[in-house]
Amino acid sequence: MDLDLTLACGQTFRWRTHEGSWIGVLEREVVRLKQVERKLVVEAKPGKADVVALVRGHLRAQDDIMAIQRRLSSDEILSRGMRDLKGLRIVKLGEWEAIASFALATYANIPRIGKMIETLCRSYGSTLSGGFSAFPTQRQLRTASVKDLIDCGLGYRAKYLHELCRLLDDEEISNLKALPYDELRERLIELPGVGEKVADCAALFGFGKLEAFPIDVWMERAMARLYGVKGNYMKLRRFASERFGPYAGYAQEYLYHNERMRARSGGCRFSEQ
DNA sequence: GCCCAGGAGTGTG
DNA sequence: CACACTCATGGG
Repeated sequence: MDLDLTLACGQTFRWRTHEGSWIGVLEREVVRLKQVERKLVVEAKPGKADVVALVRGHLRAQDDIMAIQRRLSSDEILSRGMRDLKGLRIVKLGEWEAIASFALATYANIPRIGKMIETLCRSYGSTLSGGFSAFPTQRQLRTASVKDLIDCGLGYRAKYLHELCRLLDDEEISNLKALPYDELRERLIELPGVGEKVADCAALFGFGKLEAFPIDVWMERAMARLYGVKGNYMKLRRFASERFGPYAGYAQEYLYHNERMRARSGGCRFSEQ
C-alpha cells in the first residue's frame, strides 16, 4: 500500500502532508499516518476510539487486494496501466461526507475542492484537538444560509449543499446504506446537485460499492485513448461493467490516475522542448 | 489574462 | 435521444 498514491489524488480531499507523514480526520479523531518500510504507523491522541480500526476501515484493509489485482490483470491494457499503481487503494469515506464532498466537486479542480471542504469544516464542523475540525454533520450545516455557504467559496454549489443537508438526515443515510448498488445509484441521482458521476463517486468512496465506475473528463480521455470507446455515460459504464466486473471501481482508479500522471509528465516533456 | 476543472440542471431541436 | 447553454470561481 502506498499512502502518497492513495491519499493525494482526488478520492479524499482532507489529508495533508506534514514533515513526511499524513494528517487527517477520521470521524472525530485527528490521525497521523506514516509509512515506515512495510509498516504503517498510526498516531493519535489516546482515547476511547479504536483509531487503528478507523484507519483499517478507511484504507479498506479487508479487501483481498491480490485477488482484485489478479482479476483486473487479465485485461492486457489495464494490466499495463496499473503497473506503477499497485499501492493505490480505494478509500472508504463516511456516507454523508462522500455525498457532500462530491456534490461540491463538480467543475472544480482538486486543490479548490480541498479548499472549499476545509473552509466548511472550519466554519461548521466540530473543533477537535490541535485546531483540526470534523467534517460538519447535516445538522451543523443546516445552520448555514445559502449566502453563508457562498461565502465559503462554494459558488453555485451552495444551494445544492443547502438542500442536501436538509434532505439527508441520519435515518435517510441509514436507508441508503441498506440498498444494493443499482438502487442506491437511482436514489442518489434524485438528489439535487447529484448526477450520474457524483452518484457513482458517492457509491464507490462513501458506500463502498466496488462495482461503481465514476466517469469524469479524465476517464473519458483514458477510455477513448486506451480502448477506443466513446459515447455517453451509459455506454462507457456498460463497457466497464462488462470488462471489469465487480471491481470496476478499482479499474477506474488505476485508469484515472494513470491518465492524470500521463498528462503531467507529458506536460513536463513538452515544456522542456 | 487565459484556460480549465473528478458536472448538473434546464431548455431546445 | 443529442446538443447547447448557464451556473460561479479559483488554481495552474
